[in-house]
Amino acid sequence: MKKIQKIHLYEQVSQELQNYIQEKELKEGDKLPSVDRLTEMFGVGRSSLREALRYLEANEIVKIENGKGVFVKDMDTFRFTGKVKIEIERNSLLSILDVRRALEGKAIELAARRITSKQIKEIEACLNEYRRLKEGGQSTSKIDLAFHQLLIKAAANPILESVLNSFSVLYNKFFDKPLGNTQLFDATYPFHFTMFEAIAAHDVPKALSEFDKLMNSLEEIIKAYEV
Amino acid sequence: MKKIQKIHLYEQVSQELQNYIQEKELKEGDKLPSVDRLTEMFGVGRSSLREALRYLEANEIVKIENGKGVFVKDMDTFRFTGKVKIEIERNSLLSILDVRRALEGKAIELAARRITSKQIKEIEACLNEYRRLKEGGQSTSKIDLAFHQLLIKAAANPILESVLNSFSVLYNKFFDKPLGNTQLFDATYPFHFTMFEAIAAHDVPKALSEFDKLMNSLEEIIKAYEV
DNA sequence: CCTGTTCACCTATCAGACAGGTCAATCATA
DNA sequence: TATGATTGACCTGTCTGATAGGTGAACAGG
Repeated sequence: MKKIQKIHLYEQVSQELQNYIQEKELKEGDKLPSVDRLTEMFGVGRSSLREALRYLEANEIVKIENGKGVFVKDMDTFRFTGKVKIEIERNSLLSILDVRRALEGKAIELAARRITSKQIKEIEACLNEYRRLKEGGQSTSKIDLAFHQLLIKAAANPILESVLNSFSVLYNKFFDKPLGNTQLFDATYPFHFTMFEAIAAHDVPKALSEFDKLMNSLEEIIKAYEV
Repeated sequence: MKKIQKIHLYEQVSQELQNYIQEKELKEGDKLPSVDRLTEMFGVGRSSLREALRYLEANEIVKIENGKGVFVKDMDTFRFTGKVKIEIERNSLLSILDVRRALEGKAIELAARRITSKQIKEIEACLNEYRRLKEGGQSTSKIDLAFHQLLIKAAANPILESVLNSFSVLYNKFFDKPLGNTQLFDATYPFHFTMFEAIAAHDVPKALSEFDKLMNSLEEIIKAYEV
């Protein structure tokens, strides 16, 4: 039994449009024919065509600009996507943590190697602010995020940065809920400073071992967390 | 001067729809009101609404089924996306390689810890096939991919697997072109076996050091590659 | 040279109409 | 009674004509 599946018009059209772009070798910013012409070319109605365009726009293949036309988006920009089904439970959290270990660990290794004195000063300022907020009993979630982002920047690897940034959304989303922010930040607080010192001193092994301690303390929290 | 930007109707509608889903706490598979009702609810025309739906469908938030209605997709499935602008040049390749080091290195560490005897046999079979193809002078790109995927599976971390899989698309896309497949596979060939042996023996440090050698040889190739 | 008008060309959005998919209740028949 | 066809309510799919409004170039007047 073969599964017969209807192919929606808008889907065919979006396929054809992509072929069109490929065949004509259109590059970023090139203009596609107007909607009216495209409906003639493909022999479909305006609505189907517009749905196809909207679909492609959502997938960042084209950009529709009012009054101007439809334009090709940068094809050299590579988009990676992935989906992860997650229930909030110990194993998922531990799995996420492992990925963070891998990614951010590498970032810290690179940062310890490549950090500039200017970046060191920036992070120092950030940590001072961190301390100030902490001692004032205020929320440290934003400043914590800023700290880690500065570190990632210091790693000077744009691809790692991109992967890590998109991953951190996942990370924050699933760590905020079960484990309170306070708990998280309290446990990791001291390691921020020791780790930074090692990075500033370009001491790669020390930085990594401090990062490991930080992660270990998170792991402890998760393991102690009862579902 | 503030940049005034028009918010398209379809965009507002798609926002509202997402709010609607959140507020009503709709879960996977739940049905949304029909298009006609939604047009009434939001006071917009059919086409705007359909474009909004198509947009959400492209973003995997809803699924439109002909004759049935519009359904919510799994909201617990987290989608991470990122984009990377890349020119094919040494630095980009090295940056990509660093990310692979981080991600696949972690996978190998976990695999060496958790691999089962069944998985060991599978990978053994894979490597035998690898050797056969290699000696027969045939293309080893597919079998190489299969090998790495089996290793990743053995790491038993679904999130790492997902991130790594989406990343490997990027990886392959940008490594195939400048550096010939043959060159790539020749250099890394021997390490596949030594690394596997270490993993099968649950020898984590050895596995990692073999992986490091493999990555180093890739790095050499890239560095020797003249733009 | 600068400025405002006009016009051709586009996209944005709506409303109405018809085609066709889906499902369940209903009804006819063996 | 059981089975299978029919019908009708409820959807989405698609087309079309109309109107509104954004954009930029050409053009005319100061």
